[in-house]
Amino acid sequence: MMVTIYDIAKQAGCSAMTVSRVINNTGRISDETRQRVLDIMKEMNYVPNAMARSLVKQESRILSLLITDITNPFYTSLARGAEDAARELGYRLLLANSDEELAKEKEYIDTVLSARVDGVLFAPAGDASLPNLKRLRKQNLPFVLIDREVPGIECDMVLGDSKEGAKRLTSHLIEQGHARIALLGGSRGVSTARARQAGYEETLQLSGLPYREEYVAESHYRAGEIARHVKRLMALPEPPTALFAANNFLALGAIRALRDQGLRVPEDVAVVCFDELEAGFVLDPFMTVAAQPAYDFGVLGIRLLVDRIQGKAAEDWRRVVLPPTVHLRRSSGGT
Amino acid sequence: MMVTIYDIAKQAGCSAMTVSRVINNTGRISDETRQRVLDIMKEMNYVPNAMARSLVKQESRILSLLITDITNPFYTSLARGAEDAARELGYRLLLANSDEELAKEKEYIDTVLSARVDGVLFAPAGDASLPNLKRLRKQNLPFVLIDREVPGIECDMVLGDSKEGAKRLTSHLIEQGHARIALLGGSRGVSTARARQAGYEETLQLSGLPYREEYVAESHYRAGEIARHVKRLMALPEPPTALFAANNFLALGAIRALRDQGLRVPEDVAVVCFDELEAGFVLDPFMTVAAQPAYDFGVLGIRLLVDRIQGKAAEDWRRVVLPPTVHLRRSSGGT
DNA sequence: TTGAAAGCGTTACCAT
DNA sequence: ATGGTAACGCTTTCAA
Repeated sequence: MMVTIYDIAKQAGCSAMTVSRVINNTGRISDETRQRVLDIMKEMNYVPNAMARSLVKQESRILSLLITDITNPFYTSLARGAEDAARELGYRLLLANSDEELAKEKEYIDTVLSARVDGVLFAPAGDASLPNLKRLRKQNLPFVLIDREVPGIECDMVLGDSKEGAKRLTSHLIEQGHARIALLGGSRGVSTARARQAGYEETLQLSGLPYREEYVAESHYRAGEIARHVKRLMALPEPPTALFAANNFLALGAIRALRDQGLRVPEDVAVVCFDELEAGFVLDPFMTVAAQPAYDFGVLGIRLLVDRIQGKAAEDWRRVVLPPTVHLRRSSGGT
Repeated sequence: MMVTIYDIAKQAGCSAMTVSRVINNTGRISDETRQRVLDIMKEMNYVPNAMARSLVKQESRILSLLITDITNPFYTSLARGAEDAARELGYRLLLANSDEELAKEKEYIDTVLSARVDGVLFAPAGDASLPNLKRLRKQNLPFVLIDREVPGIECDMVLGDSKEGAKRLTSHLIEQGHARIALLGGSRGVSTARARQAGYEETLQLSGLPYREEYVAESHYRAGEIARHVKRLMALPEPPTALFAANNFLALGAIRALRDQGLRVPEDVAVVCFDELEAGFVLDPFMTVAAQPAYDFGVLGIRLLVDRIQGKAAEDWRRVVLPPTVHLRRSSGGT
């Protein structure tokens, strides 16, 4: 169907091997022959078959990036970083989206395994991703974890400093005079959610504030859940005066829920969150956040991965931690 | 290196062909043999090699989606639709991002061609994408255009109704009493930008309003450009009282620029735009927009593509047009 | 119900 | 400097 090196060889009056050598710039070839082959390749619109090549070379020069939410700006920035880094290193990037669903994640593992990609940059849905990662490990496919770690698996990873960020956001609220601070946390099955909660608790303790069970909510991203949590919190006898949302998605839901209840931010409730919000917030840079260097997550993740694939990595697993930057804005009364 | 059907065959005491038949559920095989093979496959952690299979079957069951901006919510929604539709139809989706750059687009063409994907869902950077599309056509690789059309190429496509949306937004501004309406348009090298400008002009004309050259700006997405355009517009002897931005990105830039000049929206200038803004705007559903059904763009695009690949499509090229929905909100004084 | 051989398009290896 | 042959892992075709 498509033009092959044999077709080229026939036209050029040489062997397929010679054509292959021209394509790969390998071995010695007379300038005359090279030019003739090149001309004919162009003329016949030759396109190399990457699958055939990968089959014999036992490498695809393709990396794969799995993210959990393609609509989250944190992950799209990360994807851009990964893309740029992969390109620079001579790899293609296959992008996929698990939607935080374990089933899709598993399906994806099958895909990359049978596609014989050279490595995977992996943002796990949560601790429950362990079997999926073990599958990669068993098949000897190099991978790097990004954003979240998974207990039970040792590997290279690029993480944010969730605990530190949470501490700083919580401290900030305390400095603003808040003593009743609620946590709208993510699932405890996700490492970042746990770390953010830990930072919150520790800061309360260090400041001599009580830890109140009823001020802590755990969200599993189900419909209407955030609104229910917020409603419960604000209906407490002593409702919180400030809210720490563990990520941008939760913050959005929380603010919407507060608004629906006629509460103003920050006048009635101060709100801070982890992760930057969408670019559109330039219209109204409103939220106090702990922003993470998402693009760099992608770049460094790919670099670790490629080092590992090419055997340039140290034997020990590497753990890169990128600190967040806190931006004080109106939502916390910070500006 | 990895387990092959020959390894399985040896263990199972049968031929590779038998293993192949078990994997593909093809031909007749005794239940006993089948079970034995299945057991051994599991035991040995067999993973089929998709490249080897594609090489002989001459199809990859992979489709490719090219978008021009992975950070734009229009395209990420579209990508989700495409992903879901592809999955449903038994295809994998390879996602790529051209960043509106022709060079990346060209590079991408090479990739999909040599990867031997079965088809491409293509959001072109603009009219200048023509040679890239011709390349696909020459290689007989099925493709479907989404969002933008490209003069000079006939193919299946899924488009929005840019002209109609522009008319309705412009009419709305006129109904609000505006007579001096500026257009912040996209590049004239992009079909949607032209159609939106046409809708704008036509509506002015039908309403008996003059078309003023100085009220029209064309943006090529260069740094600082939007701010300069807005500054020029607002410095005119008779500055516009309303602004129609041809897409969400331009609208964001425009509003920021207006704010920097101390102008309020909508009190000093009304603003409307094409495309919905980020989800984060739930915090402040502020902008009057012509929203497009982005997810459906993806779904329908993939369906057209697969029909074409599988030979189920009519001979004639199909052109699906999805109408926008106008949401009246505060930015235009609409609510 | 099962198997042997050929071939998909390429590169590695050994010749010449 | 160039070519022949085998191999990558699989499916198709034909035969038993």
